[in-house]
Amino acid sequence: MVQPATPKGRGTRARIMAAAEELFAERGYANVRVADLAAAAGLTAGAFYRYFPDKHELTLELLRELTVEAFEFIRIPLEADSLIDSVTESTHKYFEFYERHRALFGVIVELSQSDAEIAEIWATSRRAFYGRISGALTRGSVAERIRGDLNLDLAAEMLGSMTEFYAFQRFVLRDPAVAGRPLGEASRTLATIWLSGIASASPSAEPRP
Amino acid sequence: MVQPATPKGRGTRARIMAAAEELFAERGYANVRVADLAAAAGLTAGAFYRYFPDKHELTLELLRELTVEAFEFIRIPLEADSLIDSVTESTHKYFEFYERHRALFGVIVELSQSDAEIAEIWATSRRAFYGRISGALTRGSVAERIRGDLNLDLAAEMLGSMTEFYAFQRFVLRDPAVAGRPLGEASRTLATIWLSGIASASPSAEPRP
Amino acid sequence: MVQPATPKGRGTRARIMAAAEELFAERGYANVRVADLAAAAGLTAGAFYRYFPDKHELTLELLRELTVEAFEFIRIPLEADSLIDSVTESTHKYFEFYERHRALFGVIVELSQSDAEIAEIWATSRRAFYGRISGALTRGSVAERIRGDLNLDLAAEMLGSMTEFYAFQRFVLRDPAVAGRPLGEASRTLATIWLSGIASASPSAEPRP
Amino acid sequence: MVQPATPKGRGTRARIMAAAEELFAERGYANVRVADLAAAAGLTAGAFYRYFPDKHELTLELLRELTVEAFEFIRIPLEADSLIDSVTESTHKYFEFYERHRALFGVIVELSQSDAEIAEIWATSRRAFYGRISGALTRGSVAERIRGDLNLDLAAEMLGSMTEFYAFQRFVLRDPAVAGRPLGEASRTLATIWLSGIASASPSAEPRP
DNA sequence: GATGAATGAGCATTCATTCAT
DNA sequence: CATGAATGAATGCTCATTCAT
Repeated sequence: MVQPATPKGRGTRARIMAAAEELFAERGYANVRVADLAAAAGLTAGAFYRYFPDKHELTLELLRELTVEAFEFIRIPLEADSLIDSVTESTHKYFEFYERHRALFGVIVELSQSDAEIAEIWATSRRAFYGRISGALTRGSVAERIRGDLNLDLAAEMLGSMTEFYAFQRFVLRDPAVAGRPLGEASRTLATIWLSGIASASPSAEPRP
Repeated sequence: MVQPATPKGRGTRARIMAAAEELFAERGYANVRVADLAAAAGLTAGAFYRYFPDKHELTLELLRELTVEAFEFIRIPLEADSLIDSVTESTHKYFEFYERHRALFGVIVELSQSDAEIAEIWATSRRAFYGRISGALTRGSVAERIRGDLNLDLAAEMLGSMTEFYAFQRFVLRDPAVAGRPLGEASRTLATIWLSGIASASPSAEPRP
Repeated sequence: MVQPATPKGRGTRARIMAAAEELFAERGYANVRVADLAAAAGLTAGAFYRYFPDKHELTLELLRELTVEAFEFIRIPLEADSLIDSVTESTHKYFEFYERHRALFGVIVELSQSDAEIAEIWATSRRAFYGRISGALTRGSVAERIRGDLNLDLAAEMLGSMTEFYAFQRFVLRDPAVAGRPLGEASRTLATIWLSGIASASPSAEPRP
Repeated sequence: MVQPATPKGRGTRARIMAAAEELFAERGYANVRVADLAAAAGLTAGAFYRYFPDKHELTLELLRELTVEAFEFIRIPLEADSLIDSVTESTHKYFEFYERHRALFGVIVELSQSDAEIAEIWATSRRAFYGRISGALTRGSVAERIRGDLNLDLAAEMLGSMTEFYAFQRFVLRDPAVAGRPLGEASRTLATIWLSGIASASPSAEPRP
């Protein structure tokens, strides 16, 4: 079940993964059969097992790829001198990333309650995101502009929650009431609220007009 | 499939519903069989069908009850003169409500991607929550203390998102990194960040110390 | 499971039997549940078993009554001196009898292939009918008017078959192509064809050896 | 659920159909489970569904084949110049056909009361048979030899009824009292009675000795 | 006599997975 | 590498039947 030897085999494997992402997005994980995945990749069900030991392992494989990309994301620092722009842009990029992989985020949400392994992957990734944010808040010049009565870890969790759920609603649930707005406005509003919310009262913490 | 005629029957029906909430919380919707539900209520599988046509209908019944309670919740107004306390308390109560029914919120999240009916129930309820918040923001004395550069509907969606996902993480996923904190702190921090985040820059909008 | 003691009980039992005949006619035996029978008699399923040990026994009970009536029928002799009228009338009466109990004839047909007991009841009754006919043919003045090249038992079976299947088509299957005709025409045509068919070519020629 | 791709698959499908015909003949439709059919074809129950969506559809498939054969049958004309031989032979062939497919005729009879689709198939086929007969009676030289007081459609229905029920009794119910006779005698007697029965009184209408 | 509750066996159907070709 | 066939375990659901009240 290692990487296929021939280029053709590698192509087939990639097609299965692409088909999975597509079908999961359309119908959710539980409503996709191995036979559907295989058919969407131009195969019969039996052939699927030449590439993945089972549906669950294929899913983990997809999530592993997703995680790699997510962690690259996390490595991008938040710029202290123009925090509002930096957070806005970072949020915006995250939204785009989320949208691109909405199928997988959907799968994560669908399965985390019953699949400990997936729950763990998600938890790890969330913690990394939160850590990145709270890290930025405690470093250098930023720290002094933040109100003293807040638990920064908690504040980071709140930002993360707001971001993640807004994205879920918009890209996975595709709630039209939410999805109708320009995405840029959402990113900026989110960043604005949160940054203003954690800033100390002095005018210097105000976001730029 | 109507209401049971005898007290015994009503008790059995209630036991099935209670068992469902318990088992859904433990294992998630997909991993609970009709036979499990029946057994947890002290019955054989066949008897289940005297009370509900199938697992899905039982779930809708539970969600209907949940919705009723949620809408009572929404009717409680946010007090304009002590917004921070009012939002804190309201958030806190919502967290308690969410925890009490964490199984059902988990089911909603698990199924919304594949079950249009449940997705609709959730969307309706979310919209009502958001409307309640944005309604409070546009009324009377509150309105003038809010920064002018925000879309209030969007701001309301952000508060709702933050609240809902924080609760989901804490009560459904039971992420220990999040669940360890005093709940009161979470409620207050959430309310504080958001209210400060939407307030206009004048000192009068600042939360009380 | 004997006859109920009270008049009320006897009434209930009769109602169940009437309901069975009605429901069997509507939907066929296999599509009628014990609960349906009970409900149609104004009872719950449990109460059914106070009157009959099971659905099969109820059916046999109905068929026993039918058989009694059928045998009374068979006892009526065919009049030799006006055979055509006699056969016509007898056929007509049989058609009326069949229509009145079309539900039970339907049940007999539906179950005879898989229920040996019912098959036996039917076979016995058919034999009696055929015997009555062939008996009439071999008696006295009739015999000499019948062609000599026929097996009379076989001729009797043919008459019986024609009668029974025509009735089945018309009253059980309710084939509109068949049911549209005046019943009297059918009775007379059937009798005419058959009697002419078995008659010797001229009154004097070819008496039976 | 299309035609199987390999010879092995086609063989399996054919084996299921053969097994069905055999088991239906033995026990009747209602007493045959999908698992029985599969087992009789050397399969597990699950494999059945690769070939047919359910037992009912398999049955319709069998009946479709039967209908095709029946309609070939109907196309054979009845020869006017030796009507008695022609009808005898035709009847005889029909009996052989009926015997060969006695299982399916049994299923038709068992299900027609509760299955409208099957009832319709049967009705159509009966009408075709009757039409063939009455058609022969109204054509050319035959017409003038038939008594004027008969409704020919009705006469055709009578012949059909006699034929069908005699066959049913003999080949499906396997009534020993009926089945003991030489089949040739039955065919000839049936044809003789009916043809003599519908003939006008002139000697020319008499069947040949 | 009747009810409503509960049982338990029976059966259909789905689907991940294996395997010979 | 891929197919088509087959397995077998799960699981949902129905319904005749029993029983306490």
